[in-house]
Amino acid sequence: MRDAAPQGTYKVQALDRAFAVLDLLGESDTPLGLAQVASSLQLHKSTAHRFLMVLERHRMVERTSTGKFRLGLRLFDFGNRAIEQYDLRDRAQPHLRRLVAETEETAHLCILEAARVIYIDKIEPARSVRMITRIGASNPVHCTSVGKAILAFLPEERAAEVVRRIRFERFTHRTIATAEALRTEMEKTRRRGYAVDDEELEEGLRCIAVPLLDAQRQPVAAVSISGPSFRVTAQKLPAIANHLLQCVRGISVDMGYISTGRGNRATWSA
Amino acid sequence: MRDAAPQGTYKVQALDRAFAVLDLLGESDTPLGLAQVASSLQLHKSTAHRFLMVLERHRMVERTSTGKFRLGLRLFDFGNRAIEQYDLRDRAQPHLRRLVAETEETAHLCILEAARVIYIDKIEPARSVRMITRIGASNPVHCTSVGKAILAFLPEERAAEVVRRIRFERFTHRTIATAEALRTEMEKTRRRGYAVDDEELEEGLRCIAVPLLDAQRQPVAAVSISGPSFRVTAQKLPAIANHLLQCVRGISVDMGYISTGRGNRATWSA
DNA sequence: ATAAGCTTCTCAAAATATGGGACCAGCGTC
DNA sequence: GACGCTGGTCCCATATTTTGAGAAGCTTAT
Repeated sequence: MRDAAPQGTYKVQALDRAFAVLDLLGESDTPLGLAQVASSLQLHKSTAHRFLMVLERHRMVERTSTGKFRLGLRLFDFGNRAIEQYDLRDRAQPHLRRLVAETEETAHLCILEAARVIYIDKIEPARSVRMITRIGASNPVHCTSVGKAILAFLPEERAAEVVRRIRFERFTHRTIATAEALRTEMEKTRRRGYAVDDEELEEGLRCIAVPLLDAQRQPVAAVSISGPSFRVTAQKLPAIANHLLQCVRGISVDMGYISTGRGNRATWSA
Repeated sequence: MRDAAPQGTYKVQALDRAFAVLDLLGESDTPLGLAQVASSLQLHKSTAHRFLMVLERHRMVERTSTGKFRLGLRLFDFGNRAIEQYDLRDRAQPHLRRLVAETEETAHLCILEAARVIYIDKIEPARSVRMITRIGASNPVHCTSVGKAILAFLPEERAAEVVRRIRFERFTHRTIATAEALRTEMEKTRRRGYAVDDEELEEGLRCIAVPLLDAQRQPVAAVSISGPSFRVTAQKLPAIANHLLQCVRGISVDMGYISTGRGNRATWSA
C-alpha cells in the first residue's frame, strides 16, 4: 500500500495493513492521531482504530498522553532479539571503539541484505557533529563504501545477483549510475583492498570501508570510517585503511573466523 | 493463543497469529522450520507458510541458508525507530560510559512501562563476565532497583496504579512479596535517595539505582549499577550512589531537564 | 454555547483468510 | 538404489473473519 505494491503471490491483507501502520508511525517523527493514520493509509476510521487497538495490545504501538500513537517498545525488544543472533555487533563493538579513537571519525558496522546495506552499529568520536545515519536504517549498495566493500569480495555469482537488484538511483553527481561503472569500481576496490565512497551518497561526505570475511572468506559485513571530505582527505585514505584492516582482523579473531595461533581446528563448512 | 488469551475486545486474528510467530522465533535461539512453527502454534502448515512468506516479504523474518526462519532485520529497524523518539538513550550513553568507567560495574538505563521496567541500554565494564540482561528485555518493577527507583518517585496515584498491576512473583527468598513490604521499601528509598535490589531478582546480584527526573520532576527513567554481591558490597553503596547521582544530573542537563545556568525558558507542560 | 473534529462502538454484509489435501523434493534407511 | 519419511509449496471451495457505514461520545476551539 505504502511503499510499492504488496506484490508476491502470498497475501494477508491484515498484515500488510498493520505494517503499513507501523511504517507510517515509524516514518513520522511526531505521534499521529487515529484520523491521520486512517487518512494517510486510506483506511476507514473504524478499521484503523481496530488495528491500532490490537497493535497497542501487543505493545507494537503506544499512546502518548494526548492519545496519539507512536511505535511501541515491543518493537525495540524484537529488534534486539533480531540482531542478537548476529552477535557480530556485540563482539565488534570494542574494536570499533578503538578504531574511532584512532581515527577520530565515525565508524559504521554494516551487513548486506538484498541490494542494500544495513547499519548494524555506529560509533561516533567524542566530539563531532552528529551524523545523520540511524542504526537499523539502510542504504543502497552502489553508493556506499560498505556496500562496495562487501560487493567487491562476494563470489562472482552472488555479486551479480546483487547488482541485478540494484536500482541505480542517483544521489549526487558522483553517484555510480551504471552496472558497468560499478564493475570497474569493484576491480579497483579489490586491487587496493578497500572501498571508497567519494561523495557518492552525499555531498561533502567521504567514506572508506573494508569487508569482514568469515571463516570461509565470505564477506559477512563491512566496517567503515566516514567523515567530512575536508577531514577525510585522499592522502589519509591509506592510513585509515590500515586502521580499518587491523580493526576487522581483531573482529575476525574475536568471532573465531581466524585463529590467532597456528594449530587450529579445521575450517567449518556451513 | 500463545501467552494468555488474546483478551481485549478488539481482535484481528491475523495479527495475533503473526505476532505469535515472531514471538516464537524471537524466543527460540535457533532458527525454526515451517513445520516446527506450525506445530508449536497449532497452525496448519499451509497457514503458517503463508504467514511466513508474508512476513518474509516485509523482512520481519528471514530465511537461513537451510530454509529455516528467524527474525528479520526490519524489526531491528523498527526497534531503533521506536526508541529514537525517546532520544534519551543517545544522550545518556556518554554519561553511562563515564559511570561505568568510575565504578567498573555494569550500568543499565531503564524506563517504566506498565508494571515492568524495560532495559533501554546497557554498558559493561571493559572486562567483566557478561551479564545476562538483553537490551529491550524487561523485568517486573518490584524486584529491580530501577523499578523501585522510578516507583518511589512517582506521584502517589501513578505509583498506586503501577503497584496495583504488579503480580508479586518471587525470584529469590529476598524478593519483595507484598504491596505492603514494597510500600515501606519505597519510603526507605525516598529517604536515602537511591534504590537497592539486594539479591531480590537473582541470587548473588546486587543493584543500585537512582531515578532520572524530567523537567516536571517526574521520573522518566532510572540508571543502575549492577554487580556480584561480593564486589558491590553494602559499604560501597553510598559511594556508588554518588556516582549515579552525578550521572543522572549530567543526563538531565543534556536532555534540557535542568538548565545549567539560570535565565532559562519556562518549563513546558506535556 | 455551539460546533467542529476526533475517537469509540455496533452490526450486517462480503471479502478475506482458512486449511484440507495434493504434489514435490530431499534425506536417511534398508 | 529404491523406498518411505518428514518437511515444504501450492491450489481452491468454504465459512470465518474482517470490513466499513454510520451513530454515538468526547474534547477542544470558537
